[in-house]
Amino acid sequence: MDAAEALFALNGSSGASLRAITRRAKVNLAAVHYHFGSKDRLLEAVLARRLLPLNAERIRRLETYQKEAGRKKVRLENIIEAMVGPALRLSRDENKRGRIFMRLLGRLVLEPDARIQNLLTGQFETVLKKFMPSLTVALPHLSPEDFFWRLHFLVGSMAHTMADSERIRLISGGMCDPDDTEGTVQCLVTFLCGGLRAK
Amino acid sequence: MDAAEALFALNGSSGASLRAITRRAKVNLAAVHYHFGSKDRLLEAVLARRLLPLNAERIRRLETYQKEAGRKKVRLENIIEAMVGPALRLSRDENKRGRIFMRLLGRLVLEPDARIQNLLTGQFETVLKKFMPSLTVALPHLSPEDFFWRLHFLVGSMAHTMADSERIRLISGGMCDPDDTEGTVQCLVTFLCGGLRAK
DNA sequence: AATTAATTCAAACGTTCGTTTGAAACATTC
DNA sequence: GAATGTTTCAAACGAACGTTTGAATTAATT
Repeated sequence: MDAAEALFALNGSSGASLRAITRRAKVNLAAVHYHFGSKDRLLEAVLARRLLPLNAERIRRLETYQKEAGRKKVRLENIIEAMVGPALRLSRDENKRGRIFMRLLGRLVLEPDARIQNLLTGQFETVLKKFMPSLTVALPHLSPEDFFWRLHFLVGSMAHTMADSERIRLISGGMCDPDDTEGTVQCLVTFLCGGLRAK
Repeated sequence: MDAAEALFALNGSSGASLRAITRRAKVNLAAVHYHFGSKDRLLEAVLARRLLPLNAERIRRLETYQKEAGRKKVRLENIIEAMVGPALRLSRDENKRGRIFMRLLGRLVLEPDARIQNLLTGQFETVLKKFMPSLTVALPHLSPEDFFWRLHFLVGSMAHTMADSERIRLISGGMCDPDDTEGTVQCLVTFLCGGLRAK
């Protein structure tokens, strides 16, 4: 699964061949079909392995902030941190695994395959449902329409930051360091809260 | 090229076969190699066809705003509109061509192929060079590091909004209409300016 | 009208693809 | 330790891939 994750991320789901994956994993070609059934199901397994814990962590973190706040409204900064923090930390974990996974995720968002789309949308909606109440309270000035649009923009910034960690280094002329995870989280949360609060 | 654009966008550069492309275009399989030389060069041609005019339009628009402002600083809203407006309008043009192209662009951002990366980064840097002076004047409170990070987040929101126009409809339960181009531009510019100005 | 150049076409090239197969190797159970 | 169940392996399957070829067709030039 590590090999599959890496090659799917690098070359896309159609660009990565089972032969390349099994060669990298040092296992037999037929092993994929024995353990997973098909190439598609291997991809699904790779996704589920990281996506389920990630979203659980997001929700756990939000609930912590909600408990802290008691009856008062949760600070927008905290809500957003619960949303993007775990994902960004995963995308920058010590062994490059998380980074690779996020790149894969970024690719799959635009994949037309219905199975994948349902998996991704379903996962996101689960998270969103938990975040909605706190978010609407924190952003009372937004119409429902604007609310969803800004959420959409948020997802874009977040996904782009997680999926592509080296471009920023290039564009900034080495000034920005994507490996400074907490700095990046801070910077992203500030930007997103500013955008969400804008009138 | 229309057929290639559509199938590259839908299935990725490795997922779209020349056989499928030529079948859709109702031309012979060998025509691609006769006119373009290879599959890669076809992709490059598809990109250049829309990217060059798009970036020219961005710069033209910025220069208009700069002339309007005279010696005064250009409003941030105008700078951002010049950056994202032309792209978003292309991504929502009457015939679905632009939408398709943007989806392709979204896919290629994460493609590892060096030729493609250089093409995209080069194009973006050309645009950025023109925008930098006005942007730094409009955002004097940002350190160079923060400046580039926020630019990075901006690109993410923009790319996501252009590449994936139907997800927002789904997530918002039909409340948001991605076909309302000018409304979307307005909404995106407000969000981005809020994020860029945040302290 | 004859000649030359440009384009289209069907067929084939050698690779690589996802998947299947059946025997070999290993692990577990009685 | 024989029997059973599980996992690995090399080999092959047909299909689809990007690319090449050379003849047929069309267009342009003389």
